Amino acid sequence: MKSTIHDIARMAGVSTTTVSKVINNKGRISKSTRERVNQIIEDLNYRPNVLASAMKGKSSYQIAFLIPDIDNPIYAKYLKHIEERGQELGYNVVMCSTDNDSVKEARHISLLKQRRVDGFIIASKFKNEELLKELIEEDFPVVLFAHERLAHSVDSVTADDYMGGYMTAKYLHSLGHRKIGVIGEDSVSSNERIRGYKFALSEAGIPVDDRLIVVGGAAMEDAESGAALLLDRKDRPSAIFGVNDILAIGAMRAAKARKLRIPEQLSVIGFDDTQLCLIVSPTLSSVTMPVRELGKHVMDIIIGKIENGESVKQRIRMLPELVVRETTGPVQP
Amino acid sequence: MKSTIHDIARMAGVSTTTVSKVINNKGRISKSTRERVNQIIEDLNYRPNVLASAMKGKSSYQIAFLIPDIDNPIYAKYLKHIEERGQELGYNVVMCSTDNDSVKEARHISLLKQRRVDGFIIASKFKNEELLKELIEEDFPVVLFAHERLAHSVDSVTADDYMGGYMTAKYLHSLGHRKIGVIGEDSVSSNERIRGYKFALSEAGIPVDDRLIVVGGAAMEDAESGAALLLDRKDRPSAIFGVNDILAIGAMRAAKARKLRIPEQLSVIGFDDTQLCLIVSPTLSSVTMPVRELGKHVMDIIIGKIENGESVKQRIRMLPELVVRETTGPVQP
DNA sequence: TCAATTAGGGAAAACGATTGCCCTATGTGA
DNA sequence: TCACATAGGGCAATCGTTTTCCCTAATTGA
Repeated sequence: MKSTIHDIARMAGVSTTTVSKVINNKGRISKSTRERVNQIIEDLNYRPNVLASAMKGKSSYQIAFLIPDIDNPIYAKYLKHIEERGQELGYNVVMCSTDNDSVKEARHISLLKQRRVDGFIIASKFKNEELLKELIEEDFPVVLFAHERLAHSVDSVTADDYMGGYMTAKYLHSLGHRKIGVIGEDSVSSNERIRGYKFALSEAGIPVDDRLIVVGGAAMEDAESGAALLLDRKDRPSAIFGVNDILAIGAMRAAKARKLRIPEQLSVIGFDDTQLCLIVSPTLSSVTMPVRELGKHVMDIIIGKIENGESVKQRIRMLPELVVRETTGPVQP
Repeated sequence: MKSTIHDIARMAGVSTTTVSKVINNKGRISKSTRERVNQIIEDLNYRPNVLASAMKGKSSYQIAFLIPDIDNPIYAKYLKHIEERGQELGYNVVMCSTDNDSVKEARHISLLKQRRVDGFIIASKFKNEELLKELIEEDFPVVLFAHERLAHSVDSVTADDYMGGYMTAKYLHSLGHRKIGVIGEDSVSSNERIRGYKFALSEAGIPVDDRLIVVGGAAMEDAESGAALLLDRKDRPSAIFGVNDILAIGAMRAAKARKLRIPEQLSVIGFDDTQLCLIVSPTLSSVTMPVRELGKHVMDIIIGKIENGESVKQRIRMLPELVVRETTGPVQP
């Protein structure tokens, strides 16, 4: 049977008040009492009941992490690092899939609030703007992860998607590519990456051709059919930028189905640098984000809000880096 | 501000007892009172505070899912389906990585118990036998997922690994392969799969050659070096069975590095049927498990134990199925 | 008509911790 | 020696539910 604060108090011959004070380092307790109590706590391996203390308004040491879909391994990677940092700081992470469904988002958030989670980390593709606004207004600890909402005053931790898109396009341009297709999806990150891509092109004096940009679903198959459109055109692009690895791999499949050699006839580059990059062949060039650091930051920020009520908002944007592998090469005449 | 049971009681002109009875369908309440209370509950969108009711011994509607390492996408897949079923039944899933570290396992379990999670789902590769025994002895709801412990009287839900290994080897044998290498890892599932493989061989009258079986780490690189050992031998195997997809893909890489054509010169088959199979090329043959059903079962069992105290132990083993793709073919003379 | 049921509902004690306030020694300075 | 400060610690209320009794009025049966 789990022991309670009463057991400790009884054994130490003090009141529960005293035990509580020892545990929380509050009030005035003599050294000898403190040591005696601590000794007993240790002997009995006592830990305060989190439910009870959460009820008294203390934190529940639980943070919810909302993700749209764990099928994309980048979310598993996020989860891994966020959970890791949580563990270090004594917090548990409750993962919830929202399936890109704004009704589910609402249901989850309501349930989780009722469960007194201390805060929310919301990953990209969150749909329910209204809900987000509510959370922010009632000053509930929320941090966006891997996306930003410029219209809201809310903390966020992301890789610089715009910069990533810019770097990617610039890199492909430096290899001589002039017609660069894009496979995107419907998300803020995707849009940012594409915006960066456009800027790089116009900076290089290349007019942006919207017909080269295909925005569709998030599945590999969507990308495959999207890329097919691009590749079947007479003036097909010499390179394709997938706004994430899965989409890029979809494009690779479309290319392979057409017997196009990668990278000789078509360069392909992804984004996120998931383990998938090393698994496809040729290995996929991509853009890597410092996921571990991002995870650490987001946890530190949200815990700062929870424990110290820090209210200064911040947007952390870490720079991504290009990882050149085998799918990208100079354009062939 | 969240409303409490007192608010409801006040507004309905009844006591909190009555409200509680309405909510939990207990005691005798007149129809009119019941309806009035329910109406107010609905109007205020009231939900009982889970912490408070969990403190009174009711369930916390939280189940912990312990996994060794989310880097293998099969765990993400498990998580996805378990969480999905949990959602349907009103339970949240707390995911915890144990990193294959038995100290972490112990720390997590202690923390989670203190948090009053209702039960544990423990995924394969759990190390701390002692801890497991304790949990079982104190009758804490535990179900093993994707592995069994024959020595303990504990529920489990798994795919039939033995059968999977058997089917795999038999299939390769039917393609004419006689020297079939294995890349395994240190886990119960792996051992079972290998046992099935051995049985298939001996059934076919082929002596088991232990030098063909390499057991190493769980990373792709481990498999790559393991496979290298097999492939650099004069009498190299004509097929390699990776006990999971990652290991199989490691073997593919080793083969590619040696310019061996797959499947002409070497057949490769994996296990788990993760999305990786479709991403490598040639696409990887594998063994698929009904993950969705497994996830549903494990949740239903553990919730049955939690809510109804069901104590009959069961071991559910669902049959896996072969998925033939491009990496396996008849042996070439 | 009267005792025994029953229907409907309430009071109050938990669950395990936290905390504002209070109390009693002892120490301190003048 | 006396008034007062301080150190050390306890009482009891509280968080939001659940649950065990208990009570009252109405109904029932004979």
